[in-house]
Amino acid sequence: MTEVRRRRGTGVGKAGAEPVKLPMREALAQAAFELFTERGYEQTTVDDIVARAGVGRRSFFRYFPSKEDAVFPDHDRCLDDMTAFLKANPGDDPVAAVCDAARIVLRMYTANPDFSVQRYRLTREVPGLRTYELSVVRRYERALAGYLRRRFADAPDGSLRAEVIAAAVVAAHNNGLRSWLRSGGEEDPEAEVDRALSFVRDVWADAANGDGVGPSGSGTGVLRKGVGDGADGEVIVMVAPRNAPMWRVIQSIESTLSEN
Amino acid sequence: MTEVRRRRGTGVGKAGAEPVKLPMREALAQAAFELFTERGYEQTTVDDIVARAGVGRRSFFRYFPSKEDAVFPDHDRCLDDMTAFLKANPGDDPVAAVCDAARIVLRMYTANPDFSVQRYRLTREVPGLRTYELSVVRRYERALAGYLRRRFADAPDGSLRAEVIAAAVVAAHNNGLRSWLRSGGEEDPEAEVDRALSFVRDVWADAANGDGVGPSGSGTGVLRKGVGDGADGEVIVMVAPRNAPMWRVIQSIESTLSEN
DNA sequence: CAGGCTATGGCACTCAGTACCCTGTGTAAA
DNA sequence: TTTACACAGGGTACTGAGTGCCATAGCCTG
Repeated sequence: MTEVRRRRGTGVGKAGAEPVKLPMREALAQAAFELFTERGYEQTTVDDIVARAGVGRRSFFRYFPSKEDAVFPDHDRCLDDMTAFLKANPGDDPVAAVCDAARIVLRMYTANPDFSVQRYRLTREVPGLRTYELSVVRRYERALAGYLRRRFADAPDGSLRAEVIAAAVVAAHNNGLRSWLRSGGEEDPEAEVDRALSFVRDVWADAANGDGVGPSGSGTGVLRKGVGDGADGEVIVMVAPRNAPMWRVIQSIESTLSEN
Repeated sequence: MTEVRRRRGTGVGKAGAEPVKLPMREALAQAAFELFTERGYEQTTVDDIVARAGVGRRSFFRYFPSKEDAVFPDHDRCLDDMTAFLKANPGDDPVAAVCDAARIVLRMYTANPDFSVQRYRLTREVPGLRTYELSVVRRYERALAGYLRRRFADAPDGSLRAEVIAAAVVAAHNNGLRSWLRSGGEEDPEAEVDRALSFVRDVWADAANGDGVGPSGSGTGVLRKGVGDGADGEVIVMVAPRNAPMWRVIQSIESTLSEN
């Protein structure tokens, strides 16, 4: 039981030992999550949740527009963080910026590993939650795409590039994130996601600085020869095995170019 | 009371005199769509739909698992088409294959321009439908990613590549599609989507044949020099302006490599 | 103390979705 | 022809999410 009995002073005053009186929203989210993991999402009614939280049913829908929202209580805040980050970003390297923005989401997950892992399992087996999660992810993608669209406003196909890159970044992020979630919170999620994101970045980074990715794979090599003032032409001599995977070639070039 | 007859000449039915008796599923979808466009999605109840279709309420849920499904009655079939296409595809150029698969969806939309455009407007202004559409799109993306994952099974980071490319293809497709839908069904959707997809393909195509995209951009050039038996090493000399956009460089290389 | 503001509880209602059971019809076996 | 059975559809009642409306309790201000 979480018992949110409201005595006086709904203020944030924390005394310590006493059963901590959470703000209503937290209490509801916690009660909901407990019940969802105990007996399953669809087996838990909103009445069950408010009963455990010890509050009125109507209050639930004041804090969560729907039952699904109680499963993802932290994404609203996180989206705000991301948009704030993007707004404050200078934007000399837009692709790097959206990659960093994606890492904000990752950090939100890793801040509560147990919660994230259990929620992941829950989400995987409840179709309704999977669908809802899509709309959550979509909001992030829209934020990223919006940012990129503004950056690419004058470029040809700016909107197309923005949307494709945003989708790729989200997909890469989710790939790394899911791998970590599946592992049950072991592994290093940052490294996983960095690798995934650098994959996208190597493909699309315009010409900006890249914080070095690993060494180029065996079999390809790029020899860089600066020519002239460094502001115009440059000759690159590359040796690659025939039929080398394109991404290897790209990675080779990119990692060489980004050594400033 | 089986009254599934519709007023004459509505929709696909030819100008035949007798009121065409549609199969139940079509009748329901049509009645639903009429009501949705007349008074709005949320203002229409399932009872309204079955009343207009002249069938029992229970029958609605036999043919559509949810109310939202009645808005997208053709996607199930389309997904089947796509998976069948992918299964039958040899796979010597996986990226091209998923691009072609995406075009199947486009064709489904363009087969009924008026319906698609109206549905697009409906979907844009009803949040619940937007969310549902995400789950529909996601199914396509999963099909594409699954295909690519199988193709890239032995490649390093095969799963990551598969998911990122699938996401990019879907994003590109949707960009072109939405542009057409926003135009109200004017413009040439095929051209629009082809352009968007070729953008993705130019970035990721492995080494396969590319059915000629436009010429490489000004300022970059690739000189290809075969060395030896053509099965192993090869030297590529590339000249590119410093800070040239990465995708231009890649496009240059790719278009050269793909001249077989 | 009056008035007003906010947060919450309680109640009633709509509507999507489901479980269960009924009926008519067509078809194949007896 | 009769019987058996499968199947498409109809009807009813129920659960549970989400909403609108109003009542109440605490608190702040004048």
